This record gives sequence, C-alpha cells and structure tokens, in this order.
Amino acid sequence: MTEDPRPAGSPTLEDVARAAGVSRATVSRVVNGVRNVDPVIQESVRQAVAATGYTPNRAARSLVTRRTDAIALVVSGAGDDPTPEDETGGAHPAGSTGGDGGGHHAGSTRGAHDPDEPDGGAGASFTAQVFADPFFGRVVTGVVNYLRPRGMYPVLMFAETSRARDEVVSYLRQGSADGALVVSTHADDPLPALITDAGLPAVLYARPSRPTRISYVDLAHQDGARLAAEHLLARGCRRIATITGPLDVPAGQDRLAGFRDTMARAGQPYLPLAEGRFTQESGEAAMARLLAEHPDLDGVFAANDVMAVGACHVLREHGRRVPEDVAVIGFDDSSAAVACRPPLTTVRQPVEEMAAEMARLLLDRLAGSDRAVTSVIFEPSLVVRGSA
Amino acid sequence: MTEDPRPAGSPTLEDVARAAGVSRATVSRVVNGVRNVDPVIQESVRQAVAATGYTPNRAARSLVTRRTDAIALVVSGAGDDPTPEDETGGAHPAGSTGGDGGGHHAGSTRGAHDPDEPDGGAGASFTAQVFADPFFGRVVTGVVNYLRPRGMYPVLMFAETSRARDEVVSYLRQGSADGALVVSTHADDPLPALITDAGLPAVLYARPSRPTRISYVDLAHQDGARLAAEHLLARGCRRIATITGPLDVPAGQDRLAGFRDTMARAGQPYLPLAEGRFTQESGEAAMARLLAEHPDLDGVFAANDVMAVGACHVLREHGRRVPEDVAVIGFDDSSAAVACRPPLTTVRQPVEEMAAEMARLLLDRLAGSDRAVTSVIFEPSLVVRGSA
DNA sequence: GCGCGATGGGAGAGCGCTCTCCCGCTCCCC
DNA sequence: GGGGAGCGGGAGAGCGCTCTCCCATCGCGC
Repeated sequence: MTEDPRPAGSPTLEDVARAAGVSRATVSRVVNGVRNVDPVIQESVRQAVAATGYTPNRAARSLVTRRTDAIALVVSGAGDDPTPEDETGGAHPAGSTGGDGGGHHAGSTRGAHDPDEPDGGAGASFTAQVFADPFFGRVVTGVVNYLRPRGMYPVLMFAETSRARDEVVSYLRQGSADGALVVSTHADDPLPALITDAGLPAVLYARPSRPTRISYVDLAHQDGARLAAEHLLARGCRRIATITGPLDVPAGQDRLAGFRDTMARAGQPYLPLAEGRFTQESGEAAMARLLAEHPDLDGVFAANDVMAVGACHVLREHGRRVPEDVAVIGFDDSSAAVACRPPLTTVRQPVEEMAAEMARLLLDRLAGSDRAVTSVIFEPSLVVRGSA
Repeated sequence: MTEDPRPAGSPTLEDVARAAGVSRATVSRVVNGVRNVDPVIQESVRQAVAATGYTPNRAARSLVTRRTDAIALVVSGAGDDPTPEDETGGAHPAGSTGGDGGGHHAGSTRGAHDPDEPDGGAGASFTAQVFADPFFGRVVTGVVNYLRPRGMYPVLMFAETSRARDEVVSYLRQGSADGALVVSTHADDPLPALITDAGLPAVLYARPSRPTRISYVDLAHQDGARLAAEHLLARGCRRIATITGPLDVPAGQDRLAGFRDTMARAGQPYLPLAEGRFTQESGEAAMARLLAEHPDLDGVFAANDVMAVGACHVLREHGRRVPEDVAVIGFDDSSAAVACRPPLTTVRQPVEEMAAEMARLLLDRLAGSDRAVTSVIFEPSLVVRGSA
C-alpha cells in the first residue's frame, strides 16, 4: 500500500492499527491492558503507538464507557437565594458573577478591598471568600494529591446560589463528571441530595445536618475541643472563655459542646462565650465582647485559627500578652496558625487527609466495589506552639 | 403512539425527537439554537425536552465538535527534577507574580499526609505550598468568576515535576480541555511551550522569561514599586531598605528595579536589600539581616505581602513600632495584608481581574475571533492602610 | 407557466472508541 | 483421533451527537 496522507487531526486507534498491522480491537486491548495479547504483537503495537504519537480520545472513550474519569469538587454555599438575580449587571463584567455569596462569611477579613475595587464584586464574591480561608486550599490540596497519581483531576465548581446550584447539577447531568465531592459551608445544603437524585455518587466533607444516604468524612470535633479544654486547664487557666463558630452548623455546635462539657466536668460550669462566624473579623469582635464582660479572663478557645488570630490581635491591643496573660488556642492548624506571633497552639484537623479520604470513598464507589454509605471520622490532635 | 418503555439511561436526542414527532436533527437545531426552525415546532421540541428531562451528552457532542468546553487551570512549578531535593538550590522560587513558594511552614506541624503516594512528598508539599499563598486562591477566584457565567468550569492541575508536566500535557492531548491557563511559579517553565506544541492554546499569568508566541497578562511591577518608593519618601522615610523577591524571576527583578530606580532618582543611590523568596519565613530572615546591618532604618518595602508580614513580626520583636519607627509596605494586596496588625499598606495587584482577563483571552482565542498573541499589562495601585 | 432562490425539515454518515460476538488455532484428555 | 476447552485475534455494532447533503415546499419575478 502507499503511504497514507497524514490525517489532519491526531492519530486514532485506526491509524495505530494500520501501522501495527493489527485490528483496532487489538490495539485497544493493548492500550487498555485488557485480555491476553501475544507479547510480540503487544510490542509492535506499543511501537506503533509511540511512532504515531497516539493518545486515546477521551470523548470517544467516554461516550461508550459512560465514564469520564473526571470528578467535580463543589464548594457549596448558602442554602437559598430567594432574591432574584442581579444578573443583568453581574453577568458580563470580568471577574464578577453576580453571585453575592450568601452570607455568613460575608464581610470577613477582606473588608479593606473595597476602596479600590473597580470591577465591583470580585473581591466580595463567594469564590473570593472561600479562598480567603486557608481551609479550602487544604481541601483542594488533599483531593488533588489523591487524584493525581490516578490520572484524574478535579473540576472546580461553586454553588452558592440556587441558580448556581442548578447549573452545577445540570453540568453533572451532562455526564461531565463521574461523581462529586461536596464541601458545604452551609448546614442545610440541598445540593448533595440534588446530585444523588441526578444519579451521581457524591461524598461530603462534614456530616450533613439531616441524615442522608450519602457518605461523608468528618472530624471528631468534640474530641478536639476537649483537647483544647484540657490543655488550658492543665496550663492553669481558670477564667476561660470561648469564641464559637456559627452555631447553626454542626462543626460550630460540636466544638462548643465538646469544650463546654470538658469544662463542666472539670468543675467549671459557667463558660463565657461569644459567637463568631469563622472569620478573623468576627473573631476580633467576639474577643472584644468577651473582654468587655470578663476583663480578667486568662484563657480563650477559638473555634478556628482565623478567629484565634483575630482574638490575639484584640488581646494585644487591650494590653494583654499572649500567652502570659491570656492563653489562646485555635482550631484547624491552618497556615494562619503559624503565620502569626506567637504561633498558635491549636487543634489539628487533618484536612488534607480528610479530603483525600473523601476522594478515596468516591473512587471506591465509582469502582463499584463498595456501594455502601459510610462515614469516616478523623481524630484531631493538639499542636502546641506559642500561644497557649 | 404507544408509550415507549423507558430507556435505561438518560434520555437522548432520539427520545426527544420521538416525543416531539420530529427528527433528531431538528431537536439538535432547537437545542443549539442554530438555523431557523418553525416557531411552532420549536415550542413543541422545547416541551418535549422538558417532558423527557433531556440533557445533551457532553461526550457525544465533544466527539463530533472536537471541543470540550472545558479549560485547564495549571499551576506549574519548578522546572526540572526527578530529584526530591526541593530544599536547596531549586527552592521553588515561586510567584513570578508574588506567588508564595518556599513553604517552610510545612516542616513543623504539618504531618505528611498523602499516605499512598510514593513520590508524593514533593508533590504534596507543592500543592500545599501553592494554596498556602493567598495569591492562587485569587487566581482561581478570578478565573472561576469569569468562566462560570459562560457555563464553563476549570480543571485544576499541578505540574511541578517533569513527570507531572508530561501527565498534564498528555491529559490535554486527550482532548480533555480546549485550552490552558498557566500560572507558573518558575521562570523558565517549559510547560507553556509543551502545551502549544500539543496544539492547544494557552495563556500565561506573567511574562515568560524568554519571549514566546503565547499570550499573557502581567502587572506593571516597576510602576508598583515606584508607588511604594514614592509613598515611603513622601512619608519622610530616609533610611529605606527593601526585601526583594527571588531575583531569578521577572516579578522579583522588576519590583526591585522599579524601587531602586525611584529611590535613585530621589537622591538615594544606596539601597540596602535582602533577597527573600516570597515566603513569610524568608521575609523574616531578610528583615533580621537588614536590621542587623542597618539598625537605624525607618522604611521597608517588601516585594510581597507575606514577606511584609514576616518583616513586621521581626521588627516588633526587635522593639520597633510599625509604622512609627519603621514604615512597611507590601505588595499584592492579598488577604494577608488585612489580616495582620497593623494592616499593611501595600501595592495592589488586581489578581482576580488579571486572572479573569487571562480567561477572556483564552476564550477569545478559542472562539477563533482572535488568533493574535497579545499581552495585557495591568496597572498596580497603592492601598494605604496602617503600616506605612 | 416555469425556473429559481430561499426556507425548513429529514436522512444518514460519521466522530473514535469499547466490547460483544465469533472464528480459527492449539492443547490435552480420553 | 476426536472433541472440548481455552486462547488470541478480527469484525462490526453501536455510544449520542453534529452537520452535510438533499429534498419538499413556497414565493416571486419574468
């Protein structure tokens, strides 16, 4: 036969088959390592693959296998968005989605962006808030590091409004991903149910507020809070207060419960507290309130590091030394804990490992080996640094 | 017409066509809004779509259109190495843009997660380092916010080793994405060229060290440094030093050059400097060095916020008040700038907008309207807060 | 009345891959 | 020597979609 005119696009199975003098099916078998193929033929196929520079076409494969080998990593926000969209203004300008995020983390530490935020919204967007917290970066890290050796990469999605949620679901329904990892910042997030209703497996970070037939990973928040309480007590603190997380999410509730229980058990039934929203600013405000009511306090447990950092700032501004006058303990062991002075003593939440486990659960599910709904609860540990 | 037995999978074009009593082609036309279709038929097709709950199958569409409507967001790291020594010379000079590299936070308390990746150490820490810096979160924010209204979502990829780079390229060659947005933390990153060689369009964040036929967005670093210098001078500082970024990346070089030039022009030819690597720890070390040699300095320009924060810590530990004794200016206007006390006066890099522009350039390119290689340079601005 | 362009719809050929059949061959046991 | 069983390979039917043809219809100018 004569040389084929080089086909325009990238080489296909057919091209490789021709080059190797075998059938398409055989090449496919070699490429996918399925069934026995004569070693000699295998080798010649491999050479043909190398010679042609063949790469399987993902869409074609996906079409027949009904798998994409992609998974979605969805950060899901506030539950409902009754307000009709501000869509007109928000859609087109770069960097703005018109998503005004919903809420509880609003304000946050980024307030200072406003002065010169020409294309409004970008700095205040849900997306921006999400990444302002070191937490989500760690989730991404854990997920990516688990997926990568397996040749998979996450598609990053955000769903903070009901409209965005619909878009996410419809995207998933198109068969763009085999499953979803959902990190909710909201207690009653309807997204997980929507996803599973659409027939896709999902795994959650953190226990949903209502029991569902969806696997999740979580932390033993109460144990973590207990570690913090015990450390403060062992340190000799006797006038201890806490800055809680938002009390409408399980993590906020559990950390408070665990702390309060341990304190009570140690004979300290009265626990001054101020509610924060996991943002530095809210931590500052909470600390200021606590200090006003209890000027003599000597220990503070903040339900996350970012609030603890805010608390330290306020304590210092009020002339208290950390840890000499007031001991401060955070929660998470995020990058914020080591970025401040003194570095934070904190309860470590192994976010990366938890995220990796989330990915593992999903992949197991996809592999079909395990259809069971499971939960994996991680144990926190205390990391002692300078602040307590 | 009898009821069809419900087909197992999700409804296809064929199903809709049957329900609407038209051909597949017509349904496709309506769904994609192409060519004229009789309004009456259009309506009945729409109803059929709604009734069947039809969603186009992405793989099938992708197979014929040769487009995936997905783009990759690649964070690319150090140029070369099968060697796992990332601590010595290579040192991940991050952030042609002020991105954080280094990651010395890692050692202390971060338990190595990543249980099941043999070569994982380097990769794991790279990913973690990347997100330890507020910078990358902002890039993601900008990109996501631009893509989302357009129904697209980024696939997140990392390429810090040559092996990872190959995997990224091969993934892209499979037709998994239509193009790539590349954020390099390394000056001589071979990845962009590899991607374009594979026939995919790419857009870079930050000017590559060698000129290439690839579009990019960047910041006028020198102008930003000039703003910082002018502000310090106007404030009355006379013994000014700078903590530079890594001097092997353009951003580090340009910020230094701009600062130095302005100082020289103002009659201050001698500029004490210490090189950092865009990490807080390196900023602390640099500040300590500067302070040792020039105990009387009254102004510091750090080439990014994270280093500025470190500098503030060291200054305070040496009994200097910020800004009363020493004024400090950062660069980036990242979340770190507002998270510290006093909040940082800093040069704002509009990362979100720049990232959005990057996405815009890529999408324009994909739309075919614009095959030209372009660059878009953003102007920085000064954000005055407490530190200077 | 005829031609002819414009309009709107259908038929059907793939896109590149996987996977089920099926067929020919060899081996081995009776 | 006959006949499974087992193995290795090929043929070919789609997966669900888009898009090029092609055809039927209609309006309209000459």
